[in-house]
Amino acid sequence: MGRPPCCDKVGIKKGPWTPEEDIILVSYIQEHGPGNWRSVPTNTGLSRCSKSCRLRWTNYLRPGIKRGNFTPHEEGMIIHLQALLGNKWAAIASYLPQRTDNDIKNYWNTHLKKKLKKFQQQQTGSMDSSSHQHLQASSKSFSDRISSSDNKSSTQCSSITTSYASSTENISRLLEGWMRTSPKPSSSSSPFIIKGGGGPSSNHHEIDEENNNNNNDNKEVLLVKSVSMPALNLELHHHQNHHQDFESILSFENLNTTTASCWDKSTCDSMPNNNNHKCSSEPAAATTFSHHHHHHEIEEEEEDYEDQEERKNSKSSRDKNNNDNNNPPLSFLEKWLLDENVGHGEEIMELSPIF
DNA sequence: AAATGAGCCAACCGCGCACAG
DNA sequence: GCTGTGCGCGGTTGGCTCATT
Repeated sequence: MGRPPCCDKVGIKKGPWTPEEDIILVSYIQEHGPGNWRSVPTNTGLSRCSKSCRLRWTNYLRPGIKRGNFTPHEEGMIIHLQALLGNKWAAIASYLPQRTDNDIKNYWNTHLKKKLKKFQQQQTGSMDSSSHQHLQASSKSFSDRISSSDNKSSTQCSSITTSYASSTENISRLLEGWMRTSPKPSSSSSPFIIKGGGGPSSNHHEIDEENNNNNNDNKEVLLVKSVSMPALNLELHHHQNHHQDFESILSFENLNTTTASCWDKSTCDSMPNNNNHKCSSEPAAATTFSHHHHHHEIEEEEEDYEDQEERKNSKSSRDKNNNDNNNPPLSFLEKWLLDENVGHGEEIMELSPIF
């Protein structure tokens, strides 16, 4: 009652996001924190529906998102968790803090489902493939193989240290790509002034690809000046500065108290080990969780999904469990995580080598 | 070089739940 | 208690890229 409709569907822009839109959104969230998505399009002037803004933020722009190849550990976890939880991508994503549910879902649908199927076909001839237990067994076996192959490859790949692909980098890459590929700055209506840059490109693949291969110093100066967003007034001089500047944009220190509290709520809710008790306003906290806590949550999730009724009460039980310091008994998944992925939690949070 | 198909992924759609009024 | 809205989630799709013919 009294609330305006979510989006009027009139004049709502669809399709890929442009770097301008990304920057507007990021700068807005930097100022106000995520959440209250309803007001985001209005306050930013973005011709996007609130849902689209939220999705863009959670799936692409929010800090802590790792993009690119999935590590064998991640694969193994996804396979296990999928077998355990089913297509509960959000739940699965909660164990892979740097991955979004959308990413995991896509990866499952495009890679793992096929791999698993193939593996199952190889493994079983007569067994009933529809059996859930068999599926679990196959998944376990399959991820075992992945894990062991990772053990081999991890040493091999250990030198290939993957950088922490935060959204900061995503955006700076975006901008960089934009600068390099775009023909001209857009019209004066654009809140940005781009020197030596080009037009917007929404092709993130291309940008990422380009920038991954691009170590040349970009001498061009990107002056991003926000008209509607006074907080965003950046002068990006070159590659490295992009990162620094965006780090600064996105840094939690830059969030005011209100923002930080919003962040805590919204980000922590959407963040993996989302645990209000553990959530801190520091980014490091978002990417650090204790083994104990991790185990706790896994156990908890298992319980939740074994008992269908628990779903509705999962939130309250989560809170309850989070306050409970008793160690739960090791579950199947938990054991796997402990036994086969020693330091798994840390590894997830750290920068896993891309295989 | 052009055509075609497959793979991939960002984004959209629709549903359900929680909550405010 | 009812209704409408915000938000989160899972399924699906549009469109781009790349490989193959």
